[in-house]
Amino acid sequence: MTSFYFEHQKIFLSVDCIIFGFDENKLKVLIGKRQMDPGRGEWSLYGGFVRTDESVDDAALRTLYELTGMKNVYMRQVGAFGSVDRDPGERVVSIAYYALINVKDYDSRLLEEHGVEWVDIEAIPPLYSDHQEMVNKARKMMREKIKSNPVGFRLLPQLFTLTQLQRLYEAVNGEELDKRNFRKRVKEMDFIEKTNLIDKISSKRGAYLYRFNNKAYNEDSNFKL
Amino acid sequence: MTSFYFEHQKIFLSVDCIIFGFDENKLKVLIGKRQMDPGRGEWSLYGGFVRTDESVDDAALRTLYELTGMKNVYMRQVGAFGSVDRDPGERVVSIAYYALINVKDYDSRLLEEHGVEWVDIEAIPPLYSDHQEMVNKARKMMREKIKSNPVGFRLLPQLFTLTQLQRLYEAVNGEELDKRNFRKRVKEMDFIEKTNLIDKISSKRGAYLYRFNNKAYNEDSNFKL
DNA sequence: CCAAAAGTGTTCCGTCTACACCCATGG
DNA sequence: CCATGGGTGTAGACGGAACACTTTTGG
Repeated sequence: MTSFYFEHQKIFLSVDCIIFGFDENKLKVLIGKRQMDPGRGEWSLYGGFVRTDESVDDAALRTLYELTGMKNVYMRQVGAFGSVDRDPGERVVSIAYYALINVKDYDSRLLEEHGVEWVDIEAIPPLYSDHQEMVNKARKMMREKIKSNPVGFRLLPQLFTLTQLQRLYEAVNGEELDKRNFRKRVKEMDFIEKTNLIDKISSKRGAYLYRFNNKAYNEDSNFKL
Repeated sequence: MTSFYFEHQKIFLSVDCIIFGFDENKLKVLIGKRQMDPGRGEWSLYGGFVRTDESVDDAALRTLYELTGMKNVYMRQVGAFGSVDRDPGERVVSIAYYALINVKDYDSRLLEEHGVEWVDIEAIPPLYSDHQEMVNKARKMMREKIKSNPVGFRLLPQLFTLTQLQRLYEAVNGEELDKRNFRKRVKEMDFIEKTNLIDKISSKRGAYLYRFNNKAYNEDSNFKL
């Protein structure tokens, strides 16, 4: 009965992670130089192979965990990349995922340990195989997502200023936004809460810190930025 | 050097097709009863396995061709479905694709031959494995796509009436649209061309037939419906 | 003659956009 | 005292939504 399958061929399946971060008012991606053949020394996304005893989603989470030590990270599938020759060594089909993390939560010692670094998404060096395509598609999906879902907060610290939030949206959209219009929109979303705390790092006058209240969001999920 | 790969496991990779059609003012999907184990007799999407010598996209096109005899069909990837137990027989990861075809172009003898039929998307019977999930995601993606890309015409004959076009959008969106507003929008798109021909089948008075002019669209790609 | 589908404009309302000045403070 | 970033409101433009009646003709 299961002989049905054995007319067919098995294929290596991998996952590749587009890990987005936000730092110095720039959208960044975590990439490293490949430490294995084929493609040794080329800039590349971080990836791994899918095991037979885990789902593809789990493989992506595990791979991210290996690299960052983080769990409960926002990850979404970008899609399958399946050209015959995309991997020069073997036939490997890869499922790309993007992840959103707060750069400050990521122990920077792990960066060196894994030989990866944050690179401005506008200045990515040539990447291995089809990884640039993956990044492009991931960015496009993320840009759409962030408009109507409060996922951008995952790229920021728990407490953030409105200017930080605006800079994030500017980096993602690749264009400047009007400060007053932006703040007007924020003000209409009650789940973006003003705290009494003031950030004095980035300005002399100081700026109020805000917080995303997830519980309040679940009650009134009207998000639009 | 390539020994790097052989620590890892290969997996069966398949493609599944969500084939959309439009008929009797309803959005339909092509499904059939599985003729093989596991899941024999259950309603299912049409699919096939990915070969090592073809890209995943090509596998989807080939599978669609096997079923319909059609080439140059609009197909887009929906995503990878990779739960461990999604296939009861073996570990199989499947990449779903949706396709848009004009029902009238499809030789209905082939329907019987392959044991598939058009089913109203609002009345799909329980489907094998995770196929309903695939349909849901495909429909969502298609609904977004059709708003800003002129792909809906692939579900219609070359010549169509504005009412047909409107019914298509109503079926996809699942809600009725205002006739005057709809026509106003159509009128602003010069690449939706009025012909001199009149359709007398669907009304006594007769309705002008329209045509999508792809060349004109390429010069002014402002589509919004 | 009537049922059934085709065709046609205007008004209103809400949303988005553009835009400029004062404030607080550290150095 | 001044450079730097923080913070605030309004008016006009634009786009989307609501809405009803006349036309044609096959049966």
